[in-house]
Amino acid sequence: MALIQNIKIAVDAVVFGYESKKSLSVLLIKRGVEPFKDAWALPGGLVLEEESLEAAVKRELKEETGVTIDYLEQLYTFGEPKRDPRNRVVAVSYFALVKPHHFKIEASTDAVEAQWFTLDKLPKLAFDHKKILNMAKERLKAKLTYQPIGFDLLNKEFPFSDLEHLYTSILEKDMDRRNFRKKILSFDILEETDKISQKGSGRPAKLFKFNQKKYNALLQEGFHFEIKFV
Amino acid sequence: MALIQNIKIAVDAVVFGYESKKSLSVLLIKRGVEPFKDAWALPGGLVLEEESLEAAVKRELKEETGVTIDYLEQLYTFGEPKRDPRNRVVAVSYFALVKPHHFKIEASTDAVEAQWFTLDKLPKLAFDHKKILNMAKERLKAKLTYQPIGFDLLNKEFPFSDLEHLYTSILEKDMDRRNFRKKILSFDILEETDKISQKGSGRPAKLFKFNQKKYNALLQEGFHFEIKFV
DNA sequence: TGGCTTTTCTTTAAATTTACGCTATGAGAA
DNA sequence: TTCTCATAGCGTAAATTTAAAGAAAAGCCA
Repeated sequence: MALIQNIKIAVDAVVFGYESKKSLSVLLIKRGVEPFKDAWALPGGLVLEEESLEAAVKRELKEETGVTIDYLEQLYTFGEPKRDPRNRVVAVSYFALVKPHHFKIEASTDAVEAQWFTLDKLPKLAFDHKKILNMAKERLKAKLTYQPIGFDLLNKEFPFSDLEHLYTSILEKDMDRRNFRKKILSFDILEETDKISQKGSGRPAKLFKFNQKKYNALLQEGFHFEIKFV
Repeated sequence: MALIQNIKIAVDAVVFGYESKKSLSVLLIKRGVEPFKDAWALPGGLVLEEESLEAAVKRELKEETGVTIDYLEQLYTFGEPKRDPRNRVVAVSYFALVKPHHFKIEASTDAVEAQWFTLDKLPKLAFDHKKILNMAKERLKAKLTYQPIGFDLLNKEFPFSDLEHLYTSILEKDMDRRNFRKKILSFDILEETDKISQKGSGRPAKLFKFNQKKYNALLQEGFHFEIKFV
């Protein structure tokens, strides 16, 4: 089946960030070239000849936004012939999370404008990026319930209320705070620090941190992280 | 970032089939050309210029194996620079299931040899296809527990013991037969037919069928299919 | 000190899961 | 015919998990 194939391959990343007590945000860049010049789009670009897909995403993220990633996984590949109005481009999309202290956008080398948008105030997106973003959001929601992925959106040490707010705001459901706490603690994957949260009214909260090693060990024994939100 | 990109894009499919009381099988083809000439590989090939990725998989499956697919979803995209020893090829892999009555391999138009292999008697596979297959197997295992996907590996009407054997053999775990039945029936997504299984010794079994409409309706109401195998 | 807020520890009832005894049905053997 | 074997199918008690909520604890502030 010899044929001339002239399809380009690109990568795109949906990077989510979360700040304490705020809504979920996604990292976008303003396109400097046609098509969709000046429209907001997911960071990404064409894959280089000798570069793995994951390396390509990391490179593009660094070039375009300067943001450091805490979690990265492949999401889905979009390959409809007409998704790019010019050439045919197959886009391998990635799903990424950053912790709050990586939230800052550094000066990008390419002079591309990068910015965080909360999901409730999204601009129009270029190409089929809205679709990609929605898929990523679904992935995030699903993963929150069966993988301890929420910790990649929080600082190393966090009060329980942050974790709780993260879950309830992203899943748009709520659960009894006392039961949520009991459930998470029962997994025995959190470590209590001796630090105390400063801010806010009410009783100061202990800070916890996620114990990755313990989690890995438990996984070996067949442990299965799961939180049901009804 | 203008550059000359010369990466080809291909699709591959991991097609699983299951026959009553047997081990899980996967559909392979024998390669007729280099590289890996005469080695067994996943069916697939390069995507045509104007063709969607899914259309490409379907076309290749038809051309190479003649097998009719009952379930198809995207699996993962493999894009390491050296996965194909010649040119760089990014492969979008798909995960597919066929029901037993589609198990037959029809004469393929391309005169490619296609054959089913049970997973316990696999030949060496070309490229990184072993890795793809393993990922597909994990996907199948995972999906069995949270989506009613097993029915796509059974005939329209089946005895409960088939469903049970499907689960226990693929997940390599077992569950109390009576509780498994009770669990599945409690979902209320199966319909009892008035037919009776013929074969085998022991008490003849009622045949059931999966009610897709009912399942869809339940999904709307927030129902969540889940079977825990410990 | 008393009131306010949020954290943290407990208790209890309801629902679900797990373990397992026992009966039912048909085929073939005795 | 009656018995035995093999698998199908039903019911129930105990164990565990989940859901709901009472109440104490800790800091802040007036």
